[in-house]
Amino acid sequence: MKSILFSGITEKDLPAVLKRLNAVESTVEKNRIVVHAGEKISSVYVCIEGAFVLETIDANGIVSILSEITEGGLFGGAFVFTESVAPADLRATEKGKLLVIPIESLKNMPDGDENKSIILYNLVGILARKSAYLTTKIQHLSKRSIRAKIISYLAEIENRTGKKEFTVPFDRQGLADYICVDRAALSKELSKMKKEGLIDYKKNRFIVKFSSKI
Amino acid sequence: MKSILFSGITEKDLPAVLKRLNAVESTVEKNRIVVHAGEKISSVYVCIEGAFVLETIDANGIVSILSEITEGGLFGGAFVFTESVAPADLRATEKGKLLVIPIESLKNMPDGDENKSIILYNLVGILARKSAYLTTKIQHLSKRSIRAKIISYLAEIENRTGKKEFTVPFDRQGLADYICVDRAALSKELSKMKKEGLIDYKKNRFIVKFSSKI
DNA sequence: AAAAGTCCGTTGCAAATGCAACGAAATCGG
DNA sequence: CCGATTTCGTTGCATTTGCAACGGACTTTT
Repeated sequence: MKSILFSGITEKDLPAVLKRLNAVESTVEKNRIVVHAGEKISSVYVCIEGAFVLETIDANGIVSILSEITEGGLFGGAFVFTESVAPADLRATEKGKLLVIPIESLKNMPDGDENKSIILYNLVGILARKSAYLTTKIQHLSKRSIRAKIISYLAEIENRTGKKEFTVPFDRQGLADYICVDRAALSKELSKMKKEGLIDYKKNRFIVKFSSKI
Repeated sequence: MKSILFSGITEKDLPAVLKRLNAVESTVEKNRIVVHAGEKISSVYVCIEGAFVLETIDANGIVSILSEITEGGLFGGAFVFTESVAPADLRATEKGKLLVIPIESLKNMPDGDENKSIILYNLVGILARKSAYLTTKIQHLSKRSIRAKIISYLAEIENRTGKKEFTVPFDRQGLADYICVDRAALSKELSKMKKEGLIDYKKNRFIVKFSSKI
């Protein structure tokens, strides 16, 4: 349990805090949809193990991935501060574990409790970074061609990690859903870019060869 | 000055608070770029009058509008909690006024000050709503065709306002930049949709005729 | 009122994209 | 180890989109 949500809380305190929060650990099978789009959110979900995506499926069956949530990540943070419904399904892409924390319990912690302040403070940081994350994603989607979307996506990873070789957290279909294009068209463009020497890849491991100062 | 950033602060206190924050009012001409993409953000900007957009311009001159900021809205809230650089230009789309608040001053308010708590609390709410706003925008951009993007955009406005007739805050080029498509293609699709009786419009005033429960 | 500038719809065309389908490769389950 | 399933690249084709250009309507300026 090293989610940034709890950073600053001592290891000694953590169990008691979790208990006070009525936090429940829950194991989820692959492809299980934990929260359905449109549902009212009454808990915060922290990913302890495995990987999740937030995704929508439209009337034609087109899937769009809003964001990935990996170990330590969480879903529902914004709903602590504004009531609303889930904008997308929360789905486990592999078997994993979630920590489920009722928002009410969070709010009901005594205001004097130092650990409440810590958690809320952490939550705000998470929100601010999420805002940056979404902004970045919009910049990928704003590109007019598949190639430009791919470059935007890969360049962002390179700039963030400082590495020209990395593994993306999606399989091909997932990547297509993430940058919101057709999988076949994505594959086509990727191999064209490989032929041109712009990138190299095998499965979900990529090597960026273009220059990509953002 | 009725920005939600200050909601909860009495009208009597406000001038003193603003002074303590070293807030400066600034008049900006149309098309003036207040903050350039890539700049380090050291202030929060509150729109007092006029209208602004956050937009990026890529190497090919393609403009993408990230979000609009109207009266009472603000830019830079996230940077109070995480250091970072501007993801886009902040440009005045018409003559307007901004309140510029140095982030340092905000942080330096004494922790005991009730008004500091109020402002930070408001800021968190703003962040949470911004996250929802960006999520909605991503859902528009995730659509694969121009028509689907248009419908997603108009339907969201209808659902939010509860009205089938409304004015959108963009001219045609602005709307195209907002949903990230070519202006000519947008015009083409809009008139096709008008012919089919799905929508009606004149300038930036639209009437939605399709059923649009989201 | 004329002139200059902006906004917007339309058109033709080349290029990009989505879609459906297929088969090879990789992975999984027993 | 083998069969079943999933993943992925490829292809052909219909459709959509972007792009460049033009002219009319409307606004603003002089």
